[in-house]
Amino acid sequence: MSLPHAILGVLEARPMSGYELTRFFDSTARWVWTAPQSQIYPLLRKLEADGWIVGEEQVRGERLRRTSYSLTSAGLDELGRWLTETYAEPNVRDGLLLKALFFDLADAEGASSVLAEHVLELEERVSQWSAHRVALVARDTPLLRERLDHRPESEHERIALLKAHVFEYLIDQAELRIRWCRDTMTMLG
Amino acid sequence: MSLPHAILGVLEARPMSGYELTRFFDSTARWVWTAPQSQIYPLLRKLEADGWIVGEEQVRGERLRRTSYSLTSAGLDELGRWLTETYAEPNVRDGLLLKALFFDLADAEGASSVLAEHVLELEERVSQWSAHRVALVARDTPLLRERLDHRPESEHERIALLKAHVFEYLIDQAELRIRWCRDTMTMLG
DNA sequence: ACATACATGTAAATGGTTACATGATTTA
DNA sequence: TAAATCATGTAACCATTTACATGTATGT
Repeated sequence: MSLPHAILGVLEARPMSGYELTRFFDSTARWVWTAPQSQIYPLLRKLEADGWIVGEEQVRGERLRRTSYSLTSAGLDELGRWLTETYAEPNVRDGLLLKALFFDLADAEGASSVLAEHVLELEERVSQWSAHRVALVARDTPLLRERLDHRPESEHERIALLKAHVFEYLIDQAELRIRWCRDTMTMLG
Repeated sequence: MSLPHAILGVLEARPMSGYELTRFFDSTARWVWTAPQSQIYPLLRKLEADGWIVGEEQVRGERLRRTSYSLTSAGLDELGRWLTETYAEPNVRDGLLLKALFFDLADAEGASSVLAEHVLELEERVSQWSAHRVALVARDTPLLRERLDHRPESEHERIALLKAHVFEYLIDQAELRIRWCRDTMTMLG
């Protein structure tokens, strides 16, 4: 649903091939939006058909080609349109909360260890988000640098801080969840 | 993925027909997990085939039948197993954060109004969650009362508080998000 | 008599995940 | 020369959403 626009947003920084996008959505972008390769390649062809991106065939080596896609001005317009379009919050669908709702029917030990494992997973994420947030504030991520290269310097600080603020939310939200898990563990006794 | 177990958990309170479950997942349960009718009916037949629930045909009026499903002891076991099974946190996929990540490319007015509308939606949810939380603490929801009826009284308080605590999380998390939206609006200028 | 609620079903489409498949190029 | 990385593709499956379809019972 949002993947097409996620791709447009990434390509605004610089042109990329399907392979590069796949790696990006599996590494850095993974912390905000993920997509497997099988979703990316067909979508790139669709976005090109819509005129929002253009692919340029590049020759590497003897017979290895790769297609580098760049954002068109129609694509940038579409991105701007989508950004100000009303956001419809999806229905809540949180598997952990669903379990917690029935924890009184479970063995307390088992329920506690589900929460403990979850806390570890969240702490892992927090540390990666924190590192990325610091890098954004320092304007020290490869993609952000390429992005800022074609934007006026007067806007650089605002752009970096807006992006870093997104990661601040991810961190705060995970920390709230960690506290909640610990409280629940206490209640389970 | 979690819907089968959500249904088992609901049926632990009391037997219900597909129609009742549909209404429940569209009203009260909506605030934790939603499911449309088209998902529920086929799933009930599957859960019965698995032996986790049993349907009892009831005759209402002349030729109107309805099937009331109740949890079997195998179903209760399966619910217990699922509750203590490791929870795998799904990938982050938050459409609002994705927009926010690119808000520097959008008209500031438009971006702000997306956030303002979102705040209204969240406030709406908070008020419904709060009401439900209060009802749970007071042990004053129809389903909770039926649930407590077949549980020892010594456990009643713990059960009610555990459930209410889930709603506390939903509320706190939405309030954090509201604050973040407001901060972002300030940053947009 | 008409509208609303009760009751159950199917079909089509979308979005996402996992797995399979193929082959070239680079690096150890 | 073997393993890792580059590069692109398809197929099958699962969960979810939206829409269509049908008929009965009840309350106004």
